[in-house]
Amino acid sequence: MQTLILNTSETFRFSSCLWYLHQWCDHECLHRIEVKTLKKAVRLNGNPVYFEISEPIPSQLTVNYVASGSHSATCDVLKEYITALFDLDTDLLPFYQLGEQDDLLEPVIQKLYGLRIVGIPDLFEAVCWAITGQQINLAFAYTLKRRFVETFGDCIEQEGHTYFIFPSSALVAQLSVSDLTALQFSARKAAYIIGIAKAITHQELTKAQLQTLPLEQAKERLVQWKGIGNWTANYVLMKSLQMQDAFPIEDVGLHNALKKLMKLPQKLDLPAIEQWAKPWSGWRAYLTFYLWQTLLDHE
DNA sequence: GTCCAGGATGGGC
DNA sequence: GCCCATCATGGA
Repeated sequence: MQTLILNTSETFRFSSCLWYLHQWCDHECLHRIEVKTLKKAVRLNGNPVYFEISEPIPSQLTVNYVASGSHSATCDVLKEYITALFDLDTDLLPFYQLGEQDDLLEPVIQKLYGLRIVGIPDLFEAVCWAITGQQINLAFAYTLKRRFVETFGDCIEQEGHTYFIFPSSALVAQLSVSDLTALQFSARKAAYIIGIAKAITHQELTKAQLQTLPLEQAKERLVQWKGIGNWTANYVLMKSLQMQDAFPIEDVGLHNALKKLMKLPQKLDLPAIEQWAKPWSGWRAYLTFYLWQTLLDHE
């Protein structure tokens, strides 16, 4: 077991991120939380890596990991992965300053202080998850994801627990639609996912390329692929590329959160939401992410 | 039984 | 360009 330390900024709270991860922990098949420690396995540069993240000393994220390969590069790639996972490079101060000027959001932000957009650093995983979740309720989406991961993913054993690794695009590119409809994906989603798997495997769609583009161009690039509409593109840019202004405005969860927060009899329409979110320009991904959390507490 | 879920697409007009 | 049926299942 090797160790990696990541120093975190004043506007980061590991406890808030753990709280977020805990919300869907029962449904999640790609990590486990145990005594304030996040445990997970991923594939980095083709090598399976198991890691545990905790915070024994305030503002020092401690990552213990086991890598199967003997690559010294693992440390750097893992550091990159964790940085994206908790969006560590972003300073939330400007976002919080905007929050102080909004009576509706101010208490929400106070409650969630230090929460980062918990990301899905792997582009293929992020797109698959977004497509899987289209139109269906989240509980069912998690069921589909679990079947997909347990059927086509690799796994590693650690201390008596099995940790699954999200299936590689190369493997999924070889599947047929019926392989996925057998797991109760719709035929359409199955075709979308296999199409994206081929695009990523053939490097026609890469994270590195998207990272060089500004938000609007990255979005245009993404929606060229079947199955990726405006919502999915924004969701992916938000969760996988840490683009702080990505705004999945069509999201029904966002609509419900606003309706609830504003105590409205019915949902706002898209132009109204667009207008309302204008002051948050630059931070609309965080705005969305924080609003989603207001749907989870049953108060 | 009905309606809605963290949407996208292709057809008809 | 807008409107609408379709998808595939589960939970309220």
